[in-house]
Amino acid sequence: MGKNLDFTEKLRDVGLRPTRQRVKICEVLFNQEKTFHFTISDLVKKISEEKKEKISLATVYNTVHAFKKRGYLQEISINSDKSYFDTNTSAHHHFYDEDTHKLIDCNNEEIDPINIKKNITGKKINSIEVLIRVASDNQYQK
Amino acid sequence: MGKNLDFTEKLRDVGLRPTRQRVKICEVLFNQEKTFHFTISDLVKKISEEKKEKISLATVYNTVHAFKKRGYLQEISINSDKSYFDTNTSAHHHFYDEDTHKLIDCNNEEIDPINIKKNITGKKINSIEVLIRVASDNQYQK
DNA sequence: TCAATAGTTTAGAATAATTATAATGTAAGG
DNA sequence: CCTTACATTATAATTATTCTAAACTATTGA
Repeated sequence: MGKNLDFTEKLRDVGLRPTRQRVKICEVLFNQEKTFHFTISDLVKKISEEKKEKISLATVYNTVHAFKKRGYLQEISINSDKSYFDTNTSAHHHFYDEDTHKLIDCNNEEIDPINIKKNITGKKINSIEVLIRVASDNQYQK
Repeated sequence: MGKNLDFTEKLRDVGLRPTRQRVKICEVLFNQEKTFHFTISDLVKKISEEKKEKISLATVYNTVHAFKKRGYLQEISINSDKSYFDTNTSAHHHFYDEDTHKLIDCNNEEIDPINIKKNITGKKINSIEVLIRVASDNQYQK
């Protein structure tokens, strides 16, 4: 999904009815200057702030999963209590700040290519995710 | 924690009272031919099968977290509904089979070294985890 | 334009993993 | 042994997520 687009048409193009809720979620997710990371609760808060509207939790979950399924969102693995999503769907990796619980992109030019020599017979690789956990290096803090 | 050891002494050495439950959990986790991956419910089942005993869920959680904190278990990030743990605490990575929901080790010699050029000021790297998601490459299956 | 219908939204219930609680039990040290 | 600090336990609480079934709405074709 590109920036500043007619989400009504875009949604129809990918087989989703352009409901009021989905259009608003698109605006919040894809009409931004930069890509960003969010949890479902972040998104609910953003919708309420930017759109002064409450969309039911179930719809937010449904819509986020529909967008993920179609490749417009990426889910990021952080064994945590909640799921993180990324509006940047290009191949890249992440730093996870264990102090602030925030994600930071690690673009491909910032990491050497990942080359896996092993392969699992009968299986194809769906994705390769690198997660770099960081924390304050101040020994007196924590 | 090594194999075939006196877990009573080992536990005491790391500041944990060698209770009956902890010793049994050690035996199930560390008295094995090979390292392995497990979820909490896998472990509960294993204890009941191998030890014919029921240890309360809370104790299993507490003990697993105590061992993780002390570096005898590693937690693996798979954005999933449950947490996976690994008795192999050396630096290595994982394949995750999305069909069977099982983990497969990817040892360091099976992957080129991960070299991160970017660094986050004021933060030190705690860990680098690579997760390779695989699934059947049979287009007719799924 | 409008009615039929297939897909959506919703509140609230259900589920499931994990953590908290508070009472009971037990290892360690004198 | 007795005390006490630490552990275990059953159960309740919490939290993220999914399910359900009723109400709603976009689409389509008459």
